[in-house]
Amino acid sequence: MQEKLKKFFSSYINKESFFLDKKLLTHNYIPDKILHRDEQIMSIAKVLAPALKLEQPSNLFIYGTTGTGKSVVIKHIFSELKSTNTTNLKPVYINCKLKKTADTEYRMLAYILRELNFPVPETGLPTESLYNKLFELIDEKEQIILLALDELDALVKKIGDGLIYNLTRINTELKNAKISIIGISNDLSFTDDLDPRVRSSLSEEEIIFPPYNALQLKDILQQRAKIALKPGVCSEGVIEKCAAIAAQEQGDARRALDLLRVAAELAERNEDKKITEKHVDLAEQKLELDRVTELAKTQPRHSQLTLYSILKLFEKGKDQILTGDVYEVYLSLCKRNGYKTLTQRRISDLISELDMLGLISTKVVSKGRYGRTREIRLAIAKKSFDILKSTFSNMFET
DNA sequence: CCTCCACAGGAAGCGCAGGAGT
DNA sequence: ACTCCTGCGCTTCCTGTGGAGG
Repeated sequence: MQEKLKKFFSSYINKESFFLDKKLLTHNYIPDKILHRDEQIMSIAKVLAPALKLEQPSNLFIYGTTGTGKSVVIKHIFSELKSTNTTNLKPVYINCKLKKTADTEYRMLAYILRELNFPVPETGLPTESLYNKLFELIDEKEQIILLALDELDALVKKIGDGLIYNLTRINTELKNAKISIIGISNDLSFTDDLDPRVRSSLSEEEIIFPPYNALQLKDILQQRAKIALKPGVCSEGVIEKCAAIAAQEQGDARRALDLLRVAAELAERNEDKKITEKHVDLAEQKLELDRVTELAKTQPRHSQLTLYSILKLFEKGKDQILTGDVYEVYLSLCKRNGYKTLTQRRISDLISELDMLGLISTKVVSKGRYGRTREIRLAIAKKSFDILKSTFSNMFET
């Protein structure tokens, strides 16, 4: 047995990897050349260019679905700006969706302050004082702050538009410095919820990122594959297939890269000679599975119990699962496992959270005489369902 | 046409943890 | 040590509502 293990490890080390540099196939990597986004890059550059002369650029609103290159383009432009002028121009990029980082007003301000080299505690201070601090800090000298708020829709959905409103108001009071806000969103409809004043000031300029089509995705993949994979390891049609799948799903480049990377990993692990279309299929399954299990595992306990309740009901073959049913199962599940039960109101919120995570899909329906409730359906593949269910049944008494 | 179910989902507020100022 | 502030998870109480059955 140990001999076998030794052999395995040594062959593993000596085995030729498919990758030259795996990092280049992740979405954290920002390529030097961004394909098929010239138009958008130039438009943004035109809007932001006045900053180089210390004139305040217009606020900018960028819209496009996931994986259309919004973040990459902004990061790219920011790093270019940083290399041209560092003293009076301060680009700050914030992803509002990062939990525990920038998902509340306080944390957002704290994050901005930290970016400006002014550390603040995670909690404890009145939010008001953070505004004052920010104001002082920025107005110290003549400068332009470029504030890119990625996934802005998530933030607004959670805490409203007060923060943006305050930021734009600060602007009018600043003497030396100016703030320009670049809002990035993958949901256009969210501007409906904004205060009209906020909306109009935020979208002084608007730029739309259209989804990539299959051909463009293919270009992007080829560009990356060239530097990330060894030549000749991809079979005919692999890149095309990744591109086609991703193109079907809203032209998401991130997805395309994930597919290719995981397909390569699977092929390598399986000691196959080449990456084939079959590996892409497997990669698609694996990505879904990983996403779902990771999501489910990191949920707080009562969310897990709620999800498990839904899984159990689903397994029983119920065609329509309602909030009340879920709550009943949840109660008995809690009882058997010795957990304190939460109220139905709370469970209702947990259900909509699970919905937002994309694990289930819910629809509010009216059943006339029999009330108004949510109809819950699972939004995961069969295989993920099985694995989730067995994970949970190991965690909890059933 | 009216009723009334079974919830949705808003509002307020509570208790806790955790940091700052004093 | 004490007070004041925050976010967060949660409860309590509440008003709102689409449509089947009367």
